[in-house]
Amino acid sequence: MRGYDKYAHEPFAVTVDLAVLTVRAGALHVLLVERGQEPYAGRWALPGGFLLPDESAETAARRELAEETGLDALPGLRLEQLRTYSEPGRDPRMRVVSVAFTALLADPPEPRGGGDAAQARWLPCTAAGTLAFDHDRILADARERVRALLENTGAATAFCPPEFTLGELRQVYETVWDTPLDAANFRRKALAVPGFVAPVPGAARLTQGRGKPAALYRAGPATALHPPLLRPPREGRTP
Amino acid sequence: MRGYDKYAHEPFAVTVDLAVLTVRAGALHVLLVERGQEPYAGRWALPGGFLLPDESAETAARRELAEETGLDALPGLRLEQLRTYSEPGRDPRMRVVSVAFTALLADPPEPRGGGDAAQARWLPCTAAGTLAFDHDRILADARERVRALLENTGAATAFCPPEFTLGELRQVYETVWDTPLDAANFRRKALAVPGFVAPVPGAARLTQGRGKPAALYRAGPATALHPPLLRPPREGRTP
DNA sequence: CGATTAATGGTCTTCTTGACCATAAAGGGT
DNA sequence: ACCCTTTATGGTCAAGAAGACCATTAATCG
Repeated sequence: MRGYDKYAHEPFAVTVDLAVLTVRAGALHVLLVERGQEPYAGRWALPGGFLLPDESAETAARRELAEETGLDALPGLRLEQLRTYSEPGRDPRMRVVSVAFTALLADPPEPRGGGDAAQARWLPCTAAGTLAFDHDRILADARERVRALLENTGAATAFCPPEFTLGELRQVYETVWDTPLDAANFRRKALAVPGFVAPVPGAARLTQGRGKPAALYRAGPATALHPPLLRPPREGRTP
Repeated sequence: MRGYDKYAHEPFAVTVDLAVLTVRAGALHVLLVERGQEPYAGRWALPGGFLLPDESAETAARRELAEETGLDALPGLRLEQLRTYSEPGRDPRMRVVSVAFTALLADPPEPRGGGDAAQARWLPCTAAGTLAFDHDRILADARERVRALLENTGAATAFCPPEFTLGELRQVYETVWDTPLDAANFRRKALAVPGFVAPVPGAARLTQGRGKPAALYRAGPATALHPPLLRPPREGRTP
C-alpha cells in the first residue's frame, strides 16, 4: 500500500534491547539483567526498555545503557544498530517491536543492581544459557555482527583502553573470533591498514605482566578497514 | 530500565519501507510511488505501509512488495532488513517507527499503478531526486548496503535471471559499484569462490547480442563469499 | 567478407598471507 | 645472580591472489 492513511494503523509498543559486550579475562562477556517480574521472572535477559515519546531508538539505547552501567555518555561510544525483531508473540503480554543495538565497552564498571531487575551482571557469553524472550537469538546475532565488525571496521579498539598494545588488540580478535592468531603476522597486517591504529609518539611503553614491554597505540581515524582483516577460514573446503 | 512494566509505554505506529532495487539498462533502478495524499502529495517515495496486527516486519514487507509489483512470493527472494528509522518528526503527522528493507529483483514487471499512490514506477537511483520523508536517507543507506552485499554475499545473482552469463553478472557488479571491472579477472575470481556460481551442465549457451556466446551459470548455494569479492579501492592512498 | 564485440584462457609481475625463525627485553624461580 | 619462560618485534621464504595485458574464438553488424 502506498499511503499511510488508507488502513487503520494498529499501535505497537516499541522497545530497545541492548547487547552490551566487553572482553574480560579472555572471554566475551555480555551485560545481563535478572528479571524481577513475570514473564520470565528470575531469568536472565538483555537490558532494554521502552522508547519515550520524544526519543529515537538510538537515544533510548544510550539512555538505557547509561542507566544500566552507571556510565554517562562515553565519548566515541560505538553503538551499532543490530536488527529489529518484530515477530508476533515474542513478548507474551502484548505486541512489542524491539530495535536491538550492540555496544562495545572496554573495562566497564560492575553494573549497579536494583531497579526493576533483581540484579545486573557481566556474564560470559558461553555461560549465558537460556535467556528470556528471544534474547538468545539477539545475542547470537550480536556476536556474529561483532565478528564481522572486527573484520571490516576498527571496532576492536572499542574493546581496548584509550592506549593499548598490539598484543591487547590481538587478544580482542582472538577472543571474539575464538581463533589463535600469529602475533607477528597480526602486527604486520594491523599496521598496514591506514588509519587503524596510530603509535603514541612519546616512545611510551607499558608492561602488562611478563615479557618485553610493548609500544602503545591509539585508535586511528579509520572507520572502515582497507584492506579488511579477514578471519582465517574455518575448516571444510569444497575440494 | 530492566522491566517492561515500570513505565507506561507509549504506542507507536510501525511501518515498513522498501528499497526495491533492480539493474536495468546498465543503471540501478529503484521502485518508487508518487504520493497521492498529504503530506508530500505529488512527491516520490519508497513503497511501504503499516504492519498488520499479526504480521512480522518481514511478512509485511513481502506483502507490500507483492502488492506493489504484482508479484507473489518469489522463490528465494532476497529480502534484507536494512535498518530501523525512528527519529521523532520523520513523519509530520504522528510518531512512526519504520523498519526498512532492501529487495533485489531481476527483470521485474512494471508496477501496477493505482491504490493510494498516483502512480508507481521504476526510476534510476540517480534520477530519484528528493523523496518524501527521510526516504533519501533510506535509499542512500540501501545503496551502500547493496554495494557491501555484492562484496560479501552472493546477492548479485538476485539481480540476474535464473540462468545468466558471467558477463551479465559482471555488469551487475559494475553497475552497483559504478566501476569498470576486467572481464577476465572477474571471471577468475568469481569462479574461484566455492559455491558462488555453478555452471549449467548441458553445455548450454546463450547469445545476448554480439560477441562469442557465453556459458550459462546458476546461483550457487553459498550465502557468504569466501574469499569476498572486494571492490577496487578508490583513489587516495596514504603514501 | 572484414570489422567489431564479447567470452575465455593464459602469462607475468607484484602484493599479500601464512608459517616460521631469531632476537630483544622483561619477570619468576631457584 | 642465572636460567627459563613469556611477549614483542623484525625478518625470511614460499605459496597464493590480484591487477594488467595479450591472444584466440565465435558470434553479429555493415
